[in-house]
Amino acid sequence: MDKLTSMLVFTKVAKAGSFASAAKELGLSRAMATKHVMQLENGLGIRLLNRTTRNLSLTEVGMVYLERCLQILDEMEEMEIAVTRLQTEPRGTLKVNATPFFGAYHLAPAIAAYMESFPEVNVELVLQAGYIDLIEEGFDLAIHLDEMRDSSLIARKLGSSQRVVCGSPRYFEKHGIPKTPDDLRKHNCLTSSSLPPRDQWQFSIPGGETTVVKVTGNMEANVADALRMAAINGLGLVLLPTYMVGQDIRKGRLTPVLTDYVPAPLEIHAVYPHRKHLSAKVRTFVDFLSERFHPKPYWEDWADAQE
Amino acid sequence: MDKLTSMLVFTKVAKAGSFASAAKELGLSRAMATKHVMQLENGLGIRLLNRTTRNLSLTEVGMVYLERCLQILDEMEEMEIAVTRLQTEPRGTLKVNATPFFGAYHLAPAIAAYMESFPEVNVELVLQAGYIDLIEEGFDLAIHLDEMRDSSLIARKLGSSQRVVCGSPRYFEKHGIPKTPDDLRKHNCLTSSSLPPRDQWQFSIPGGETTVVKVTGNMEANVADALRMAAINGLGLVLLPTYMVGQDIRKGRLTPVLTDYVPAPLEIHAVYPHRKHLSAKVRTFVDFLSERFHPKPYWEDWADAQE
DNA sequence: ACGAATTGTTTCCATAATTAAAACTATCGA
DNA sequence: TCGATAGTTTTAATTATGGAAACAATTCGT
Repeated sequence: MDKLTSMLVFTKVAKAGSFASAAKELGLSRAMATKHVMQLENGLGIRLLNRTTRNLSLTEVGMVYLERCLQILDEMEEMEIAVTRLQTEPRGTLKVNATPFFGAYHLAPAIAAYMESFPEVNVELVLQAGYIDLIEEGFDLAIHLDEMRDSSLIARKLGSSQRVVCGSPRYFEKHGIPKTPDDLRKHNCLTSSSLPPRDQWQFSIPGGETTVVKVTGNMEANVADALRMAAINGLGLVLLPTYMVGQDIRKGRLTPVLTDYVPAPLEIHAVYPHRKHLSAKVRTFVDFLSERFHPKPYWEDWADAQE
Repeated sequence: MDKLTSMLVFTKVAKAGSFASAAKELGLSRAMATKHVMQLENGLGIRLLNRTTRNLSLTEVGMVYLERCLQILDEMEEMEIAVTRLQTEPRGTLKVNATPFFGAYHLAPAIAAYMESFPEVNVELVLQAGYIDLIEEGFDLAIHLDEMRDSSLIARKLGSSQRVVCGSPRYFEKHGIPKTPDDLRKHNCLTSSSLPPRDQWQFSIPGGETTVVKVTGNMEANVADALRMAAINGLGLVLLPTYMVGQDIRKGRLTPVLTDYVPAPLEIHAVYPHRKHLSAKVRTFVDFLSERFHPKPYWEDWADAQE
């Protein structure tokens, strides 16, 4: 028997001055009202109410108990309201993890926009490339690029980013433009030691066939942003996702090539610890990001600049 | 499922950082620890703990909830301790009802003595002869003389008081001393309109037979104390309990007669609203009175004065 | 004054909830 | 890779719950 319910019944009986009316008010039988109060009394080993069939009065202990009961029940209600509001209205602190590049160039602006709509949410953005235990570190959310690391977590696809081969206009002036994936073998291809494709670049041609080209080059880096900078400065070709090079392409710092050969796109996922009872701050933020990156993210809008 | 128990389980899990150790600490199975926390979460519709098989951390809501839980559980414990102490240690206010005479001359001195042993008890003494609804008026205790009024109440015999026929020495000088109950017919017998025997005075003789004498007199009063005063002043004979006339007999103001013929004694009862969970203040007070009035109450100690 | 109605309690019983053990799944350490 | 450990789910037996009916005591209306 739930003690808090019993306490509620007791307070109602005390206030109503009758078991019957309290029972009716609470929608239960007189029998249960009796049993609830009796349960409290037996638990304490103390009589709370003096009662005959017709009269009812609080004992001295009952008065003390009643007062404290009311206070505790009030606090329970207040607590549950406070906690529920924290859940149903977007507020509190949203702790987000992402890679440094995506976080700085895409998440930060998105967060700024999001917070205009939800000013009661604070954001703590932790940009770090390696593995992070979301649960242990207390993250609400992580943005994962391509790889799905933790199977116990829930992932929701936010969008995708094509990968493109590109180089600076100056590089192409010097070394020419590759027309087929095979041509890449004769070029200086800068590779990333952290991102998956590394030196095995894979393309699908419109028909559906897949080619893999083993590329070589004179620079390798664990941070893709460094390759991008090298490419912009004319060192060689890179295979990078559009979220990294979209802006460079639009500005003309890099030019995409082999646009008829499509590498597998990079998927962008929001990852969070649980699905049940998702908090409003997480839900609204993920919805917001999904809308912002779906279906065609802004970082692939360079067509106008090219035409 | 008791919500307070669930709250306790939740706080233990949060503190221990593990369901298993919290369960062991509380002496229940891991399964139940899970269910208790789940019950809270489902009730709120909010996740309180992020957990994998290996890691456990509070959600933001969980932190708020934990803090409030601890506070509420503390208050519950404090309340129960306070209330239990009020019950097990004699303290608080003892509201007592009795007749004016018995209250003033016997209860008041007894209360004074009682309170030396139990200084934390306050006493509210209401002296009133008529019927009082103990429960409605919030009395802890009443002292009833002879008649048992309310069958729903609990009575405990505290002692008894013999009834004696007596008059002032001056009266007996004038009118002589009755030797048998029958002699009373020739005496001026003062009768009480409230006390049961009224004008039908009943006696048992040592052998066991019972006589009833219908007496007459020139004064009747609803307050027995008035008869006593009249008798002391030589008006006539009274049949009164020893608790009223004991002192007068000892001091020689009244002389008992017909001492071989014994009227039915008056029984003195403590009457209280319930038997279950009797509070310490009531229990100790009734015990105290019982000891004071049992087996032979001090008001019948006039033998020494007579010899 | 007397029957009808109301109240608190008790009994009874079908239904629902609680509990721990065992099975299951996931993770971590050796 | 295997074994150990932790959280969850399932299962099955016990226990608790809550209402209907019966009861005892009391009050109210006529």
